[in-house]
Amino acid sequence: MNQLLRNNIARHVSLSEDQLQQFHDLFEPRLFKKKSYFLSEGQICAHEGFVLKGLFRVYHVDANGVEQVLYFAPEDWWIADIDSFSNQKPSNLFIEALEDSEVLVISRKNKDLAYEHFPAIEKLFRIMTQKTHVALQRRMIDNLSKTADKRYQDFLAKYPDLYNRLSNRQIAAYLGISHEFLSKIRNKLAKEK
Amino acid sequence: MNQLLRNNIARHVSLSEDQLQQFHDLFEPRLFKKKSYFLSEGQICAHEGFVLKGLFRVYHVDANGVEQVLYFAPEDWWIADIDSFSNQKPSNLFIEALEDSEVLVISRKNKDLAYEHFPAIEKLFRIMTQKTHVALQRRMIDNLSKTADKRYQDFLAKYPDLYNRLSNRQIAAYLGISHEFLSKIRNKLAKEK
DNA sequence: GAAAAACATTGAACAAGTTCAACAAACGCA
DNA sequence: TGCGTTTGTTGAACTTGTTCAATGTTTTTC
Repeated sequence: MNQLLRNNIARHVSLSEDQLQQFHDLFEPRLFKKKSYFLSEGQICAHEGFVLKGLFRVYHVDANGVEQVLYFAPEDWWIADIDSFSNQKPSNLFIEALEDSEVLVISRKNKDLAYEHFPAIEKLFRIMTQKTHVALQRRMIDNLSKTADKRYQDFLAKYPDLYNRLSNRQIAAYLGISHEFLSKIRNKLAKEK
Repeated sequence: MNQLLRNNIARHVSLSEDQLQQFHDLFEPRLFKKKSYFLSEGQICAHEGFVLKGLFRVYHVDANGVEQVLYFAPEDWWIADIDSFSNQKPSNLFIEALEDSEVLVISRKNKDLAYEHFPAIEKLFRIMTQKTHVALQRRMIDNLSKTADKRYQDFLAKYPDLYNRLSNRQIAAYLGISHEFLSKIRNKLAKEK
């Protein structure tokens, strides 16, 4: 049983050692090289993944070819296009490895098995989805009410470890601004110090 | 058993008539006059509500006093501050009735009872939270990639019934723009026709 | 270790959206 | 019916952020 996954689960629900092991056995490990894709637009998301090592970006490409990053997923995060995975329909998202990564993946069929046999797993994913939803609501509010400058500083404060692992272009795509403008913000902030 | 609630549930999971009735019995009806609050900032969200009639707005007020609308909840929608309700902590949202409204409310205690006794209810709320999360992701992407003009037109197309029930100020707060700018957009669109 | 590709910076012109102020229209209510 | 409050409109000046193009720097890749 993987420790990172065990702790991730234990943070939300309590499961017996036996159930944890059975749930764990429904996953299989998989490696993703940097720049390879966990999921591409048009594909049906066949697996949900738990990141053991590495870093992914989950993003959308709009009609003009501009990328919007929904979130970054380093170690201890889950990756999937929920809509595509749940409803078995083509995804409109990309999930790309930004570093060589290790992931525990579970298929749709095995996840349904888990839901069927372990009510606590159903609860686990209800609670996790609620938390990510609350976080997204907060981000929505921030995007509507704060300036890019402030959002950048908040991002640095919230994800200090990611700062060194991401290019400024990626951060700009997360903040919803052009990378040139982010460069100007950085310049301005540097001068202020 | 209320028909609207029955259909809302049946859209996501299947429950026996008996279970539906037992779940339904955990709710109590409540009336909200126009301009009264289902929830105010600082309060702990004690109930989750299912709107039978009327219309609510769920919004946040930022440091400058500017309101950001997270969503509007007409008939057949659920209202709550998930974060406050789940974790019993003070809310930072307001939920206000924009029309005289009727709501079925369920307390935190009764909802826990439902989760405990009916696994299908746990599944129901997992699925509903997933759907609202997917919808919010889409809105996030739209806000990052589309112009206010386009977002306004999308809003009208998506919620044609709400258009007549909301002031332009409310719609502007949902779109994340000033009401003056919305007025200019409307003027421009009217001229184009 | 060199060439190519991706990334970061800067400036100038531009577009999108805000703010403030003034006024008109509609609504709620006594 | 009328009076006060909220809502909608418009214009001018302003701020925030974009686009494009040029230049230098760092990373990849073979």
